[in-house]
Amino acid sequence: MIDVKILRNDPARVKANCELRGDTNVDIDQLYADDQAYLILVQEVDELRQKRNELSKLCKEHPEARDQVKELKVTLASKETELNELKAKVDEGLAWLPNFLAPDVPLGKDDADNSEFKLWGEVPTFDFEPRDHQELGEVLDIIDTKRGAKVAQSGFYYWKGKGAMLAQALFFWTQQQLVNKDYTLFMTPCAAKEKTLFGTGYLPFFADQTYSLEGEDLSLIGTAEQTLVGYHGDEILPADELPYKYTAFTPCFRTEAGSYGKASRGIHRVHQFHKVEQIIFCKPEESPKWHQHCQDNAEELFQKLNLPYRVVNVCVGDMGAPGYKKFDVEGWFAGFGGYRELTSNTDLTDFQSRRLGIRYKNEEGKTQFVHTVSSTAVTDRAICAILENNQQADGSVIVPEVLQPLCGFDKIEPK
RNA sequence: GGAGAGGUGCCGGAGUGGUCGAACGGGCUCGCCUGGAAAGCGAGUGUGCACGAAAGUGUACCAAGGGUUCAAAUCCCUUCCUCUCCGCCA
Repeated sequence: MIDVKILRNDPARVKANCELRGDTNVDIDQLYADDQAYLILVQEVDELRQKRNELSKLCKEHPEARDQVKELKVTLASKETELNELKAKVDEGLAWLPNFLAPDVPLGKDDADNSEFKLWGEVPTFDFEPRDHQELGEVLDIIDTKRGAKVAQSGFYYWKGKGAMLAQALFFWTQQQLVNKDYTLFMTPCAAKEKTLFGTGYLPFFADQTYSLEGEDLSLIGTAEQTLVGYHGDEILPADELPYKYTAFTPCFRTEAGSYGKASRGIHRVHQFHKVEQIIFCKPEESPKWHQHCQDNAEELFQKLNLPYRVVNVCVGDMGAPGYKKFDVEGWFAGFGGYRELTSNTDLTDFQSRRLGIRYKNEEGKTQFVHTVSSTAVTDRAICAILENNQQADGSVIVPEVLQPLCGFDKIEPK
């Protein structure tokens, strides 16, 4: 959510931002007008209330004033109703406004327009036709999508045997790495209520992506970002403790409505995946720094795993409404023969904190919204990249060195 | 799932119809005191919104929503949540 005062003082700026985003369904002129009407009505209502309160105090000594108050209350009631309706309308509009954009966000409409600005590692070469992770998963008997579909639904899958071991090792290792960098590790609920999803910006923008539980005010989380950021909702954080650096490993549930046929081979796009997330709560002026910090962490992980990658500055059209600035790390997938998204790292500025009421007291003692940064550390996709890049002619896969001690093996062989 | 208790400010905890945004205590901030600190003393200390250059004024908020009343933290109804005990259980 953006500050309504920006809309009041500079509606043109809000309008320009929405046009740039191109994905808003809010009529800014109407919203501005509604808000102006709201301001007038607030004053009117406040004055009526004042009058009512004053008269009411007289009633003890002058019972005849009671009739006047009763009369006043009728007018007041209808104005209050009008006020509430207007407020709800304005709030609805505000809820749909996207965040502002960093000045260096590239223009463009989809991921093809993201701008690459960093390349790391050497793309592996093979003297055989490399297989993709789907095929390797079958050959090695470590990914079972068939039974995932039988037991749950198409889009769910099992990690099995050494694959499951490798996955657990990767996730645990990643958490260790972050804890060593002073992150606080969490295990969070895997469900959250609407308020939390709204507050983190997943509602209303990604409503069709969430699994909600029937008959409950609960949805399965799409990411630990929801539960980790929501953790501090309605709190005033002690300034001298910032930044808070949090991490958690959770499953992530997404309906992926409307994405069928979109690069769907293998387990690249699924209903349930697993992720280690980094979340930062910081002072507003420091969010660029912590955004970069999260970026460095993610890249360091891939370097240690020896996964070639590139980093792109995500363009306007490929960035969600809550984002201010976003970098994606795209890893090399030898079987796929190209770079595919591994992680996303977003500076959300005060978009979430304003919705959730997460503040701190600044140097002048003024309460102010913190900034949040939300950044993937690793997901299952990293395992897929490992499989594709580390494969041998016989189909076996070499486990990255850093994970070998945790796995207890250095190679996964065909069964 | 069964039985009971309760939800008030940063925390503890009063308050059962007007003088309550809220006693009292703790904490915290500032000042005095001190060589320094502790103790002690004094003052201050909620949030949103509107108006205002500011000081400030008004308004709303005592879990949420509704009702009674001229007037509600206080009475009534509904919902939610938390805690304790019992049962079941990873």
